[in-house]
Amino acid sequence: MKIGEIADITGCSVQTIRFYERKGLLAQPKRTEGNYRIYSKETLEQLIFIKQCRAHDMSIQEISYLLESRETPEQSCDSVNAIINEHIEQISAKIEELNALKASLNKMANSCSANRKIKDCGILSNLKQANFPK
Amino acid sequence: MKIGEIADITGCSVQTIRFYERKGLLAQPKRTEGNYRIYSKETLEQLIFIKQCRAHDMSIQEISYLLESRETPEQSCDSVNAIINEHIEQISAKIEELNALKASLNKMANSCSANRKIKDCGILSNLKQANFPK
DNA sequence: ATTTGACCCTATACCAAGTATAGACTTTAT
DNA sequence: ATAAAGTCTATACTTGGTATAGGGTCAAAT
Repeated sequence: MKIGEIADITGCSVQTIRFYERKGLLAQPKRTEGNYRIYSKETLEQLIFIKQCRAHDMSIQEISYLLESRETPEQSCDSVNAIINEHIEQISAKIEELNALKASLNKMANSCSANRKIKDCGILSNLKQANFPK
Repeated sequence: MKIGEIADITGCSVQTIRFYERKGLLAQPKRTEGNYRIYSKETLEQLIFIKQCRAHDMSIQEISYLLESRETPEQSCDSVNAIINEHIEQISAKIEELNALKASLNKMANSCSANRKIKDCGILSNLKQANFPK
């Protein structure tokens, strides 16, 4: 398969696939005589794996580690579980952060009614206030 | 005030302040004879405003717009309200997305119990599955 | 008077995770 | 034979900064 084909199948762009190669997530593929990359079914499956990981917002480093661990199938998968759990923690923290942000923004939005002038805007006056922790 | 002072007061780094200047959020300040930036109380307040906006995850473009609108104090603040409401929408959407991600990751985590081998890992087997929309 | 240290200056490179472009080459279709 | 589509490499750009190199300035201590 050529790069455009696996791009179509996976929904990754051609550039993204070459980018993953540069980042070491995909091995250097064989080339045709005309220097075109040719991919095996295995590489396609690996790209699908990568896409799934990215869809779950894992970093390239995290994905690298997961791909690496697949090469030692007899070892314990505890470290895989650990990565996922840590990742869930990160996402939970981000959700908390965004909820707090949203609450603060909603409060601001409520502090300004329609038909006000810029100089009387409740939102802008809120944003002027320094609230440094300490 | 010199740049280090307003950095200390606001908690922005010196580089970040120069970065905001390059991006047009802060005007080019006066300089001393030795070419040091000197800031007024007004600029300090503007930097505090910017910091508040960034703390609410607004983009530099959004902040630019808010700063601009402050220059026409007699005009309606409808557009300011619109920016904030749109921003709240963006954050809400992100929260939704992360909640869905978290649910999917938790499901994966539950699919793998302790003491398994890599080749039997429930998480890795989940990640192999392509689920393309269409 | 000089030297040390803290601060400041510009310019440039780097980060993540791609995206976009230019300019050339290869393959496919007409 | 030629045009269109696909591919190649290399490079620049995105966001919101951070880090570094290599220099200049300023105040205090020696």
